[in-house]
This record gives sequence, structure tokens and C-alpha cells, in this order.
Amino acid sequence: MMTIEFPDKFVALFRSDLGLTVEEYALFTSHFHKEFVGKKQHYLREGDFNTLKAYVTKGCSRNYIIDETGKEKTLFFCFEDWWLGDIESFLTGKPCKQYVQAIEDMELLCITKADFYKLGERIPRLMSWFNTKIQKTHFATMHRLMEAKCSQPEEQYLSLLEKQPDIYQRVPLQYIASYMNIEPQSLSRLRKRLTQK
Amino acid sequence: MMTIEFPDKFVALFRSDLGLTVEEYALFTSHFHKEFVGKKQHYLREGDFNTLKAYVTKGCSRNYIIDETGKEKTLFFCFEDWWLGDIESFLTGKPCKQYVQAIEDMELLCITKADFYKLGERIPRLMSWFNTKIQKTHFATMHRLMEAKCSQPEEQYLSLLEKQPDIYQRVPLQYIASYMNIEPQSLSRLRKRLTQK
DNA sequence: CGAAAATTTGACATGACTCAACTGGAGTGG
DNA sequence: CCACTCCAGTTGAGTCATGTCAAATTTTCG
Repeated sequence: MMTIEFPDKFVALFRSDLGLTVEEYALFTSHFHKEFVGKKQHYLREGDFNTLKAYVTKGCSRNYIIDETGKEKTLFFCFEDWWLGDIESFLTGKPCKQYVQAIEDMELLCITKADFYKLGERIPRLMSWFNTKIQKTHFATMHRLMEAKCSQPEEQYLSLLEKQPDIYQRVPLQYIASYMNIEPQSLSRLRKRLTQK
Repeated sequence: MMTIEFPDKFVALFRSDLGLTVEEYALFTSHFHKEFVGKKQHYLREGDFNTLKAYVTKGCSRNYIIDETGKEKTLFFCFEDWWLGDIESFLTGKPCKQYVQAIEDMELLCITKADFYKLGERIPRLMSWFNTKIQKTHFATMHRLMEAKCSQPEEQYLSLLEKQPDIYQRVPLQYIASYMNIEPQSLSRLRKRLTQK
């Protein structure tokens, strides 16, 4: 069995922040395995079951849904050091409502839901970290909803670029447009207007 | 000290669903007090601290934010047998970002955050119920985001009426419009178009 | 290099917003 | 109890940004 290298942020999260002992940390990380998702490939599709907790070490992705008219609507993007998946499916055990698609080649560190919960019983801090994480995810979703309701396309685009400057280079225009809920043509024109200023 | 009457759904939730013993339930409910919020009054304002868990026994309300241009944006409504407040402020102890305003005269059953957490230590089921509730709230927010992104005003209006038929009678048009992210005039015209069909 | 996909650009239609006026009902005070 | 005020809702006219359809151009990738 080959050793997996864990990113600094991962180590810091569970050793420093969460304060797992060396033994607990070793036990925890021993259950991880690597997965790869090629560009444009899907990590999850609607109807799949999300049974893994996946930490992104390389690449980026988007979660999207398909509406009644067949259009893809990007809910959010995911980058390095974030956790990937469809939380609802993971927590409820029900099929995914979302698609998760790699925008760049991705590298993931994964632990099965079963292993994670088993470890959670032996390492209570792990569960309390997880509960806190769900809370934070909820806040993020709520903020996303607020933003979606409040901002005009132009502000939304600028604030997105501010939060994730590399998105311009890494994420194709059409996905950003779908995140902003406008047509690619409109975003293209918006960009043009902005450069003219 | 006068006895508070707890609604059927409240009793069912904690006795049947959660399975609290008679003693646990009695202890839990003994910490509640009643509060009232008059129509158009605010239960919470931006900057306030949400230190109560509040169960709605009568009336309805809306959570909203004010955007940079000064416009109110309704995030969601709250009706009988729901829990009221700004979860983020409750969980983090930070000031509210949202306003919570009564649309009708409201009657609430409240327990302080401090009491709730103290009881949570003695009654672990209470905490696990709470964690599950946060999960469900998160799913609801995510669904709201999906809906906000996907549906045209017309479908969104119809689906809202389907989920909460009494909203038409109880909630003024302007608040529904702000929930749908359109101007009151536009909703008025939308309603007209729908009745003509 | 060539095919396919992504982006840009153009022309036009549409739907929501803005500004403004009007209507109708609820609540107030004489 | 009526007149008045105020606010919510409705309606109208004009503007503008976005969507749609279509085509041109650029980029990507085999």
C-alpha cells in the first residue's frame, strides 16, 4: 500500500485546528484513498449516491443541476482544499439531485461514508468537526442565496472575480454565465463593457 | 408561573418523534416562555443578536435583507410550527445579517440559547435533533437556491402558491414580489395574466 | 491540419424596470 | 358616521438590458 501525501492545509485542519492526536490522525488518514476525475468527466450525476467524503487536492469542478428546459445551472464551483460532493445525498443516503463535473483534471483524497462514521464513533472530535462543517456550509449557501437575490449581474461578476481571481483563467465563460444565471452571450457583452471602462 | 400550552405538533415532535421521556420533556418545556410580535414589528433587525430559539405558534413572518440600493429582499417566509430567527447569528453568536419581521401578529414559544445548550448536555437527543435540523435547514436553503436559479417568475409563483396556498391571503403582494425578486408592479401584471388564462 | 467547441458579434423581440398616475380599501380623527 | 389620509395595489407608457436566433470568429484538441 502506497503512502498518500496529504496537503499542508489538510494536515493543519486535523492536527492543529481540530487537535487530533498523532494516533487518531494516523488512523483517520489510513482510511483515505486517491481518486482521479478527468476534465469534463463527472464525479457524480443526478441519481448517483454520494458515498464518499472527498477532499480536493488538485483541479476544480462545478456542481450543477438541469432545469425543466434542459439548461445547466451552475450552483457553485469547488477548488483545491475544499470538500467535494452532494452533501444532501451524503447525509440522507438518497440519490443526488446535482451533477458534479470536473472543469480541470482533479485529484481527490477520499474516505467512505461508512469508514468516516465508524471513525466518528471512536474520535468524537471528528463528528463535531463535521457538524460544524455542515453549519458553515449552510451559512455559505445562505450567503450565496442572498447574493443571488441582491446583486446585479455586473456586481455579481466583479465580486466573484474578487473572491476567486483565478476563476477567470480556470473556468470557461459559459460556466460562469450559468453560475450568474445569464446567457454566455450576455456575459461576453458584459465583459466587453467592463474592459471598455 | 402560568402554564404554557404547547401545540400538538410541538408535543409530537419531541415526545413521539424524538422520544424524550416524560421527565425530559417536562424539563425541556419548563424553560420556555411566550413572546409576542405585533404585525409589522421586527423580531430581529440587522445587527441584533439572536439568542433565542423561537417556535411559531401563531402568525407568519418574513426574513429579509436590505441590498446596497436600499431595497428589501425577502429570503423566506415563516409560518406556524416553524422555528424563527437568524440561524447564523444563533449558531455563531455574531450579529444578524437578516431582518425578521412579523407579517401578522405572532405568538412565539422561546427558550434561551444558554438554556437550550445546557439541556443539550443533559439530553443528548436534543442536540442530535438540533444537528439534524440544521442539516434539513441546509437542504431547504439549497433547494431555495436551486429554485431561485431555475424557475421563471411564473413557475416560481405557481409553485409557491402550491406549497403555501394561504400565502395569497396572508402575505401582501409586495413581499411575495420581493421573495420572487421582481417589482410589485410586475407581480401584479403576472397575476393579471394568470387570471386571464 | 481539420473538426468541434467556445466565444464573440449582430439584429431583433421581449419582458422587467422606471416613472407616474390612478383606484380602492383600511384606519384615523373630527 | 362620514370625510380624509395613507398605503397597497393596479394600470399605462417608455426605456433598456437580457434573451433568442443566427452567423462569424477564435480556440481547443485529436
